[in-house]
This record gives sequence, C-alpha cells and structure tokens, in this order.
Amino acid sequence: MENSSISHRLGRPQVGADGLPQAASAREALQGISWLRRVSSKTLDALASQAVLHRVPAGSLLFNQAEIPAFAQFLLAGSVELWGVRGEAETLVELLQPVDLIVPAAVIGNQPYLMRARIYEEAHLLLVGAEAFRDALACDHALCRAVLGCLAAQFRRQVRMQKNLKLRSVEERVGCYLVSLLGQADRDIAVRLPIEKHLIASQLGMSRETFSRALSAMGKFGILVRGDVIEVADASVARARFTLDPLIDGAEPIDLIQGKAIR
Amino acid sequence: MENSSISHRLGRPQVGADGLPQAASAREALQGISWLRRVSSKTLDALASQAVLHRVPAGSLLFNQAEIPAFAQFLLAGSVELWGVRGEAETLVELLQPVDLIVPAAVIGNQPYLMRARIYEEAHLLLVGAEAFRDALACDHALCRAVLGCLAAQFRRQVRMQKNLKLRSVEERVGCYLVSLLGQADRDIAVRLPIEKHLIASQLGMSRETFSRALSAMGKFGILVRGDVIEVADASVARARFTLDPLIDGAEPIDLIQGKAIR
DNA sequence: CGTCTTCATTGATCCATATCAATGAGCACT
DNA sequence: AGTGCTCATTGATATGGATCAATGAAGACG
Repeated sequence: MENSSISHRLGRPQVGADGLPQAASAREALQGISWLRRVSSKTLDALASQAVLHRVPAGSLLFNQAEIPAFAQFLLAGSVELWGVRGEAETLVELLQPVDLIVPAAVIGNQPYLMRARIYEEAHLLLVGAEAFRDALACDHALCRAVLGCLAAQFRRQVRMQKNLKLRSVEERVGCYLVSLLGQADRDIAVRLPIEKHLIASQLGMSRETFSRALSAMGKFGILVRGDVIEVADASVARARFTLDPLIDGAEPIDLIQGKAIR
Repeated sequence: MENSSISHRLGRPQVGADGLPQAASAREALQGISWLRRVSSKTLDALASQAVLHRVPAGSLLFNQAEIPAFAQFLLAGSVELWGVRGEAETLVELLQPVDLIVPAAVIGNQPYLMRARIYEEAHLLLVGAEAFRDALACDHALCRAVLGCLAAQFRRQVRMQKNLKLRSVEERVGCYLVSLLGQADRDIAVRLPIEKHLIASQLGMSRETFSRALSAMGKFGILVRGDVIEVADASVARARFTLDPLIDGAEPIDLIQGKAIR
C-alpha cells in the first residue's frame, strides 16, 4: 500500500514478527502470563507438564464451530479471528488479542464451540488438554479465579458489541471505530488501520462496500482515509459527531482479580 | 386480549404468581440453587449471613448503566430485563430467567455495569454485598467454579445473539424465534408469546412496527398470530423455512460444572 | 514485464427496514 | 358509558444498507 511521509502514530503490528519475550518452554510461557501471576507454581507445573507450545502460521484453522474442545488454548502472541458461521455466511465476532484464553466458555463446560477460530497473525499458542485444564480448574482455586476474570472481560466485550450493533447506525459505528483509534492527540494525526478493511466491516456488521462508502463519507468530519492510513488534521469535529461512550467503546481489563492491595 | 378455545400448550408465566418453593431465609434460598450444590455449607452460611432476601415488584429499577455494583444479585424467581442504553435509545440485551446471577461480570471485577436492570416479573432476589461476594469468591473454590459456569453460559448466550443479529434477516429472526417456541409438537399447536411484543422486537433488534409486520407475514408459513397466541396447524412448513441452528438457537445449560459422575 | 490474485473502490439498483402518522383494541379508572 | 392509557396494527413514505457488477490498485510470481 502507498505510504505518505506521515510518521506520527503509525505502526501496524507486523504480521509474523513479534517482539514479545520468547518463551522457550511451556512453563516459562505460563509464568509470563500476568493474569496467572497468583496461580501457584505447583499448578503451573502441572499445567505445563500437560501443555504443548505451538507456533501457528497465519490462516490456520484452530477449530470449527460445533467441535467439542480438545484443548484449552492460551493465546500468547499473534491474534485469532473468531467467526460465527451460518451456512455460506460468516461474520467476525471478535479478533482476540494476546494474552487471552481462546473461548474458555466452551472448554469449561465441554460444550461445542459456537465459533470458528482462525489465526490472523502468526500466533504462539499454549495448548493444554481440555480435560486436564478442567481438572486444573477443579483443583486450583487461583486458576479458577484468573479464568473467571478473563471470561468476565470477554462477556463484557460481547455486551459492548451487541449495544454497538443495535444502538448505532453504520456511520456511527465506523465513526466511533475510527475515533477510538485516534487516541488522545488532537491535531495532525495519522493512524494505520490495525486490520484489513473487510475484517473491520464484518466485525462492525456491515458489507465491505458499505464500509468503504462510510469511510469516504468521513471526509465530512475531517477524517481522510487513504489506503490503510487515516489522517486527521483536526479531530475535534469528528469527536463532536462521534462521541465515544465508555460503556460501548471502552477497553476491558482482562485481569479483574486484583489483590487486596487495590483497595 | 381475546382468547380462543385453544387449550394446548398455553400458559404464559403469570406475572407475580410464582409456584417456586418459597425460601423463608437467605440460607434456604442459597441451599435451593442447584448450581451451588457443591458449595460448602460453611460458605453458604457466610454468604447468607451477609445476604438480604428481597421481593421486588415488576418495573423496579435494579441498577443503572455506569453504576458500580453494590451487590451480587441472585435471581431466584421472576425475571429481569437487561437494557443497553445510549442516550434516548435503548435495546433489550437479555431477559434473565431464574435461577441466575445478574451480571456477575460487573460484580467480579468491580466494573461499572454496561446495562440497566429492571424487574420484568416480580422477582425474588438474594442480595449479597459486592465486596462480601468477591471475598467469598476469593475464599471458596467451589463457589468460584459455580460462578464460572454461570458466566460461561451468559457469554455463550451473548455470542448466540450476536450471530443471530448479524447472520439473519428480520424475517429469519422472527421465524426462528417462533419456531423455537413451538417445541416438539407438529400439529395444531398453540403457544402464547412469553413476553410483550415490543420486548421481543427490541431483543431481536428491530422496531415494533417491523416486528408486527413480520408476524403477519408468518402466515405464509402456516403460523398465525392472534393477539399474543401463535397458532400453527402444521409446523412442517415453518420448520423447513426456518431451520433452527443449535449453535444459535439452542439453550445454554447454566450448570456447567458437573461432578466426575458425568463421564 | 505481464499476469494473476487479493483487496478495495465506485456506480447502479433494489429491497429491507426504519420512521412518521393515524387507527384500533383492550383495559383501568371514574 | 366515557375517558385516558398502553400496546399493537396498518399504511405511506423515505432511506439506509445490501447486492450485483465493473473497475482499479497493489503485491506476488514466473
């Protein structure tokens, strides 16, 4: 894609290259997951002994809808598309970012997956046999709490998305999406779209064509999209038109279980 | 509303009347929650000592969006509307049925509610101070597992709804909704809509008018809606047109944590 | 360099769905 | 009976967004 001389705030995560601390072993990988920090070494050992560390290339199918989970999968690096499928049609339900669990809700209850999972950016996964993972949940309280926090964040992201879909028009969804990408800065911002446009369109619940048209229409609010770079001379107009709602657009902290220290 | 002579499969849950075993005390109420059955008496005692049993009339506001949870609320009987609100507009995200926890995701992480909760049918609630509940989660492993199962079911319902919204047209959503109400029977079925039409419309993500029109259009498939009763002479046509997808329309078992016996 | 492929844009068109407005039905209250 | 209320229906109309089809731009590859 073309690239102008803009150098402010750019930086799409490069597919394949990851700057994360490389985990040499499953044990080290588990150790490095911040929201597992309160889990005992013993349990981490037990999990690690059952675990496989996997590097999975972009495009790989992790699992399909209706499959019964074979593994609990920790996403350590890279990213994972979660697709809802119905016949020919499919929709991007979420794009999972590390570090997270890949649909623990299905694994916990040994229920069929409701979504198809595909690797977006080459991923580092840690796989634990589903049964072993459930056993660990049954044995280790701290692990259970950690997963509870993780799942709570996932639930809240779903609620946010349902509100976004049902309470906003296409233009608003696109506008808010872009504004949320901008961050704090107010003048002469340039940000790269983090993923391909057709993925954004699907996630926002519209066709690519509609998304494309909505992007051009953003010019009215001072947002110019050239290729995968969005340029904003003055963000105030856009911010005024597309007021972010912290109860829709906000981020969800994964690590909900804090120690007593937080109070 | 008018009522024909149809007597098959009728029975909207009567607002206010509940046939459930009346819990005289918080302790008994907790005891009666099947998915807490593995939680120790000690913890149930501890919770009960902090808990208040409440009977709340229809229409009451339980909490608003953006509020920080003051209580963990168990829905023992009745039902609760969860509304996503944005300015003037609001949408019914879910209608909670007993026995369930009311948005534990917010309570667990001490995060602002993303939804407004209102009593639909007069409800029996068990309230536990949020902090006390989090402490109990921190102390009791079995409770933690039970909540994990509860939350997993809630997450999966959200995913189902997002798929329903993004992958189906209005006609399909309405058709599948009605077909899922029919149950097994094939001939001469009459079922009452469980809730008012404007609530169904909001939950399915459409305007009341559109819902109303979609209902009349169901005649084409052998589904007649008269007042709040849907009558079906032969369900085969409707079932053929509106094939239920178990990964969208299925029910979610709340109690995911089974004992070893299940295997 | 040309070709193929993938992804995005753009235009023309159609249809689904929202919106606005009026009417109607059932129900509570006086 | 009459009034007002809520909820649902129905019609007319507008428009948002999907769909179909064609074009374009940017890599990948031989």
